[in-house]
Amino acid sequence: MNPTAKIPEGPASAKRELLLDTAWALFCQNGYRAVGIDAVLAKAGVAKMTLYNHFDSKEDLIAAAMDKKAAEILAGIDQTVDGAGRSPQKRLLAVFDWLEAWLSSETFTGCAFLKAVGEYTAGNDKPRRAAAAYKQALQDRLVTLCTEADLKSPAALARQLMLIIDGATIHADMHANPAYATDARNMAKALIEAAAK
Amino acid sequence: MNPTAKIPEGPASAKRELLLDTAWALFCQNGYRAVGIDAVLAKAGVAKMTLYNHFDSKEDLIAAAMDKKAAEILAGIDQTVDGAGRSPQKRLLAVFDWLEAWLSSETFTGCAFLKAVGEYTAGNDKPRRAAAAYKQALQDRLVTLCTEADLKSPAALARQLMLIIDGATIHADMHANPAYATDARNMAKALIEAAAK
DNA sequence: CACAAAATAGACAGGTCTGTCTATTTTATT
DNA sequence: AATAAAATAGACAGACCTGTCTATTTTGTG
Repeated sequence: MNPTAKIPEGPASAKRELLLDTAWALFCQNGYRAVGIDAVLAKAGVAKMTLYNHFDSKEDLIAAAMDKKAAEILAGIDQTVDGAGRSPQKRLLAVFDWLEAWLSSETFTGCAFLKAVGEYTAGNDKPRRAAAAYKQALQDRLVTLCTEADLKSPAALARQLMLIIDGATIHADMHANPAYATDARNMAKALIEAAAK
Repeated sequence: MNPTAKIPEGPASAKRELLLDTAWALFCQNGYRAVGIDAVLAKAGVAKMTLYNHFDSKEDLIAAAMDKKAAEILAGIDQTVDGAGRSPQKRLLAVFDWLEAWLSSETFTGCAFLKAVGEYTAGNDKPRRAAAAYKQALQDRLVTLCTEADLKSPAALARQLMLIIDGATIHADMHANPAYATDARNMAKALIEAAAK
């Protein structure tokens, strides 16, 4: 009845969220094509028609799960940054604290966004676009942090930091070794120092 | 009859090589699980039993194709490095010439080794191990080049350069933009200068 | 309670996948 | 030309996949 909430609970029903979270967990562990719809449904304890009432297709489910997690992850990064105080440089480096914590976590299985880029290659597929959007959003935050830290060429520096972050992420996964986060942080520090005005 | 060649042409038959090259091309374009054996056979014009006489399974074919391409790619890198003259720093930076040429090539579709890491996650699968072996071989070359250039902490620097290379590779693929090679080279230059004794 | 929306189980179609088998033909070597 | 090895076409099994359909039950709300 409330005109400001035409969609009472909208697309955010409990089952829908459960499917999104369950699917994400399985996709992270095993990849997208390797995980069938039935595996998601079995783990979530949800009927198939419920899934197809909420999503048009598997690719839609994948993209929706990516979008949801992207928002959550970005919120977590923002929180880490905000918890790092007011020093702009510390705030920027806090992103690498977040990275280290992630790569070191027991449940780390690589970056599902990067995996989506590898599995969906046609160029226009939804999962690929969702991945690019998330990475771009993170890069935008880095640009802001670099600007606030009064560093030279904030846009170029942010791009470089992204390369470092994703390089470390993929190597930590490939070699099952979280220590790459340290390399990433050291490189970031060096680049930031070199970019100080 | 020649006792030095017990296996006349050994595992390297023409059909086998054709399958390896055809499979690699398709896997690069579309990913591993997305490409069926039948697609490889159709494109190669080879019968299914020929494939299964040469390889135990699809995963075996994948790993063999990766190993073959790894050797070819590493040979190409070595050649680029050798063509860069005698200056140790130039030889090291030649790796980034190779990277730029690759990311800029028309046929670039990302790194199939990194994609294998994303698609085969159990930890002990052959494709994943083949990918790690290739990346390690490249890293070993970087260690040698860093050492020859008399740089500080050659092992750590080589790891960092690997992060940059793979980060740039994945971003060039994700955003369909080869310009990330320039970022990679700039970072490498800065790191190398900072590591000069 | 009554009614509408959401979710359920389970069968089903149509397609794809890997890997095997057989009977035949091509290729290469002696 | 004879013989052995390699490759062929094509059917086949058995499994898995996405997505649809139906009839029933649960859930939530006025």
